[in-house]
This record gives sequence, structure tokens and C-alpha cells, in this order.
Amino acid sequence: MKYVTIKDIAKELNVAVSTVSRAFNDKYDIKPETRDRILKKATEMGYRPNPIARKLVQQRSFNIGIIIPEFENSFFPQVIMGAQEVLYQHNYQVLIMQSNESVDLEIQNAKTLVDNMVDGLIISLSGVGNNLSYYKELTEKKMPLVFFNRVPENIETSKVVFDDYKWALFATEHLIHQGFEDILFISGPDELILSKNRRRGYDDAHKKHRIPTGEKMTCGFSMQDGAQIAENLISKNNIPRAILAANDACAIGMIRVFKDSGFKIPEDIAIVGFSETKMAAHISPTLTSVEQPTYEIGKAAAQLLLEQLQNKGIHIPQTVVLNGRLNVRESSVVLG
Amino acid sequence: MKYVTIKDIAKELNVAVSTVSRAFNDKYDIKPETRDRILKKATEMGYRPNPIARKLVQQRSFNIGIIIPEFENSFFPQVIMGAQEVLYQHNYQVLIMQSNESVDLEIQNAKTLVDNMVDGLIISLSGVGNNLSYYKELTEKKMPLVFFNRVPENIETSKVVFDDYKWALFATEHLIHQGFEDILFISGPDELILSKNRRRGYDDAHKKHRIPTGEKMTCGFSMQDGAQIAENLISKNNIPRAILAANDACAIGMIRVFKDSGFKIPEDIAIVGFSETKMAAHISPTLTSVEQPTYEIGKAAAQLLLEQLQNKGIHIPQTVVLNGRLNVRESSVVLG
DNA sequence: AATATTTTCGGAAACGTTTCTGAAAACGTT
DNA sequence: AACGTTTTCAGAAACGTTTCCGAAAATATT
Repeated sequence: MKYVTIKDIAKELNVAVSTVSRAFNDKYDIKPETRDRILKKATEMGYRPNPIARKLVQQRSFNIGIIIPEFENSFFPQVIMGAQEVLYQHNYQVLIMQSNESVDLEIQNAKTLVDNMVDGLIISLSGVGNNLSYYKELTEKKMPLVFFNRVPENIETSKVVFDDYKWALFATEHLIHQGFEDILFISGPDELILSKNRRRGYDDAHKKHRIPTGEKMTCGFSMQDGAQIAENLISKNNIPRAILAANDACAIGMIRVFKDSGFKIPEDIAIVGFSETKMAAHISPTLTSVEQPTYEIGKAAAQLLLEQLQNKGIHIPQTVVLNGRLNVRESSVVLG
Repeated sequence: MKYVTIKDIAKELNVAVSTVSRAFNDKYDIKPETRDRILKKATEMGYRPNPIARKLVQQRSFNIGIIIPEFENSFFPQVIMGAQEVLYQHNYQVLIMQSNESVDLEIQNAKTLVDNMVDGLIISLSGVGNNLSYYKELTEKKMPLVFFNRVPENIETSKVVFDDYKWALFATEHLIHQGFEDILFISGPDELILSKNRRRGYDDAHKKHRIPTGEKMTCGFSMQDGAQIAENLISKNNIPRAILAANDACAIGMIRVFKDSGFKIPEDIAIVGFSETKMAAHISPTLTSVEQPTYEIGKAAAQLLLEQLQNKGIHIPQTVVLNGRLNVRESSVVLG
């Protein structure tokens, strides 16, 4: 690839490169006529500024990095769409990397993005074996950082989270109200705060209604993970009356296995999912699920990052807690 | 952010920057002892090479750009995973951008990636209103380019496609074998070659069995698009006996609407999806679908790109056609 | 011991920008 | 007409690398 450069234009027009540069960043003194002359020539020659060179001298890139654990569930893609919307408005480009639920790859991705001089980072942590020291280092070096959804506990920076406690409590209460007492609780990996918060919600719902809690398990976020747990339960003949699942994918995986084994949902086993996917309304039975405002999460994260970018130096860590909704559908309601 | 540079190391060790540089790229002459001395100091100081500076001087980045239209269906994410796997093995980093089905955004993304000196581009076109002139320009400038899934007709470069003709024919025949004659054909936007190919397959299946074709329509790739078409059909009381849908999302959207209106699938309307999603086996009824080898598509695209990257200059455009499978499930089979 | 060869390194240019410094040109003021 | 201001521009340094060129040091050859 041959690129047209600022030098080519300067030579063509017999001006200094600095003059051409000024023509593109009006802020400096330049006569309108020469500016127009340069701009005209530039488009004529098909010139496009080289962001690489600019990054090098300005030590900033107008790029934002986003790191997510996976994008097979539609949750993260939707968050990204939200973030992109506000970042684009502020002329930032977005670089996406996915860590495939691997901490090593996640850190490697973060380093790559930092090496490439992103101006800030939006991150959702991978589930297992967190190693936060690199992120701590980054915050110490004043790199703008925002975590969302899967956030670390002891890093002083802005975060966007869902009120997992409240909605796990609410979902559990919903199941209790339906008359179920033996409720299996399934959450994501223990390291994630969101798992802890949901567990508290689950426990408190039981306390509030003065009934003993059911079994508690952890699980990954894929359909396979859910299916496997269901198979285990069946083989041990340990069938709960109701289940609060880690997410919709997990719930859907379980439902398939249970149905294949002849169980009726919700008549035999009621089930509630988490972080609503588009599928919830389309499977059979339709799935009751806690809906998270994915798009808003992305927008909020982007806005928090922009704040840090603008108030360089002084950064007051903020935690934005977003609200959700329980979409009650067939999978948790026994009629009559 | 303060970065440790090659200069800092050079100063610290009283050597020239060129020597430090050599220490990192062994290919040059350097005494093993000084190399080790430098490498040791470098890790001590937390040095990480700055890819930006390197790009500028080498005029290459070891970055590959991937542009996809959307990532709400799991199709594209899976392709990306496949591509990443082989590119990572060859030390390329992957930058992902999504065009949101907008041609303008797609071209803008491509330009951004080119400006950022990616060494090559893997692209799946946005559906509507293609403007290929920029891509033609890129191929003329020898930028390595590979298209997949949604490919342009008259650009001379490598492509990875699915045998849409064959599998549309096969899926149509499957429906014919089940005894259905009034088969509605729904494809993606007309501009896409894959739509044309599927249409040919659909037509030829009818020719082969000497029955007249049914109605043909176009549709987007989302559940909403499918739902809307179903609503239209119902309001016009124009109900086909069977449907070959544009993709699984479209099929699932239609199924929901039909079921809500009291139609039985497949007893009243049989339906076949395309490009199998994980959901196909989990909805009710389970969905018959043409499965595409998503992961392999990504890998093939990456390999074709690597070939171009390696044989600089001479590039013989290749088109890889991948095979699929018809997963027959409940939605297209009436028992008894 | 003198010369030739190889190994190892330093210096400097280059990549494409931005931005600092200062000088020339244009204008205004007296 | 002489001076002070302002406007407009050119030149050069800088960003962090790689890489070319050539020189010094080490080694080999005669």
C-alpha cells in the first residue's frame, strides 16, 4: 500500500509541511485562502491523515478498547452497541477484543490495547482466576478504566453494575410466591461479585419468608454448562422443585435436558433465567427471566469513561447501579 | 500514561538505541551477552515495545481487520473465533469492527482500519446498497482482502462461501419429499449473491420434481423481520403450507407469530431455517435448519489471507466453497 | 607481525505527523 | 516615514521504533 502523505501535498504546493498540518487542524493561524487551497489539493490527491503518526506524536489515539469475555450470548454485543453509540458521538473509535473467558488472554488483550495507545479501556472480567495486579498498575498510571457487569472488588475506578442482589431477591420471591420451596440456586463462578450478590439476594428472600434455602451450585454461562448440571441432577435423582439459573443460556440448556428426560416445565420443575436474551420469549416453555438494560450499561460505561478522559488527572470513581425487570413467562408459573 | 522506551534502556546501559533494538529482533548481529544484558534490564524496567512506532517505520502492523455486519446472531462471532485461531498462531492481532448492516459505516470502518495500517482485511458485506468502488481501489493497491459469506460479485480477490445453491436445493427437496407443494421462499436482500444462489436452488428443486414454485419474498436477518413477514401473511390470509426461511432468526420470529395466532408447526405450516444457530435444537418445535461450518469459514478466510500476506505481489484469487448439513428436526416433519 | 575478515556496535536517517520558535510579511498607528 | 502589532508561514525538533552505513574491535589468515 502506498499512502499519500502530508509531505506530498507540501511539495506539490510549495509550502511547508507545518502549513499543511495547520490546514487540517484549524486551531492554528493560517490564511483561509491557503487553507482552502491545501484542503482542495488534499482531497484531489486522496490524502487521508495517518492516525499512526498522529498517535505517536500526540501520545493519544482517540481509540477506546473494549474487552469482553465472550460474544456468543447477545448480552455483550448489545452492551458494545450501546458504548459505541456514545463513543462515536465523541469521535472515538472502538477496538473490540474478546478474551474467551481466559484471564491470560484477557490480560494479553489489555496489554495489546495499551501498547496501541488506547485512551481508555472498558472491561468485563473473565470468570475464573482473576489477576488484578495489571489493572491496578494501570489505574496508578492514570489510564482511564471502566469495568462493567463483571467487576473487580478492590480496584478504585468507575464501574457499571446491575443490582444483582435486588433482582435475585425479587426473582426468588417470585418463585416462593408461586408456592415453590425447594429452590435450587445456580450462579456464575464464585469469584464474581455478581455471584455473591445474587446469593445474598437468594438467601435474604428465604429469610424474609422464613423458609430454609435450597441447594446452591455454580455454573458457567453457556448452554452446555446448564445441560451438564441438569444431567448431574438427574443422574443423582436430585430434582429440585424450582431453579434460579445463572443466565438464560444456562436455563435453556437445563430445560432441554429436563424435557428430554420427560420432566415437564414448569409442572415438575419451574425455572427462572437471568439477563434476558431474545430467545427467552421464543423457546418452549417461554422463559421467565430477569432483564438487564444491556444497551444502557454500554452507554453508562462509555459516559463514565468520557468523564475520566475529560477531567484528566482528577478522577472520582463512581459506581452506576442500573435497574432491571422481571419478565414473568410460562416457565415459572403453574396455572390453576 | 508514561511508557518506558528503548531510549531509556539505552541510556541506562550506555549503549546505542540501535543496539537495544537489535537485542529484540535477533536477526541482527549482536553479542549474546549484551543481548541478555539488555533483555534483562528491559524486563526489569517493564519495557514493552511500542507497536505504533514500529508500524510507522515498518509500514506494516501485524494487525488484521475483520468487518462484520452484525453480531447478534451467533454466526459471525463464531466465524471470528475461527479466524482468530489461525491468525493468532501466526502472530497477528485481530481488530474487529461491526458495520451494523450499514454500507456507509462499513466503508468508514474499512477506511479506519486501512488508515491504521492493518496488513489485511476480512470482510462480510452489509446487505443493502453495496458500494464496492473502495474495495476495488484497495485491491488495485494490493491490499490483501478476503470476503466471506456475503461476497461481492465482481471483485477479483479471495472469497469463502457456502454452497447456498446446493443446500437450498436440498432443503427444498426435503420439504417436497415431506409432501408439501406450496413452499414459500424467503431469502435475504436481493443484492446478495447468496440470495440469488438459494433462489436458483429453490427453483431447480421444483423443476426437478416438476411442480410449480411457490411465492418468493425477501427479508432481513433478524427475528423481528421474520415476525413481521408472518404478521403480513396472516393479515392477508395468505398462509403457505411450508416455508424455507432466510435464516434461523427469521424462522424463529415467524414461528412465534404463527403459534401466537393458533397455527400448529409443522401440522399447519412446516418450516426450515438456515445457518443453524445453537437455538435450533432448543426451541419448540425444534427447528430443521441448514448448518453452516462457521468455525471453518473463519479459518479458511484467515488462511486465504495469510497466503496473500506471504506471497506478496502475486496473488491468485481463490474461492473456497464449504459444505454444510441439513439437520432435520420437528419443524418440518409431520408424523403419521 | 602485518593484513584480511568477521563480529559487534554506534550514529543517523527515516516513517508521517504535531507543535514550538522565530522570522517575514502585512497591516495599523503615530 | 518610522515604528509597533498582528497575521501568516517556514524550519526544525519531537514521538519510538527500525535499518542502513560505516567504524571499531575482535578474530582469523598469511
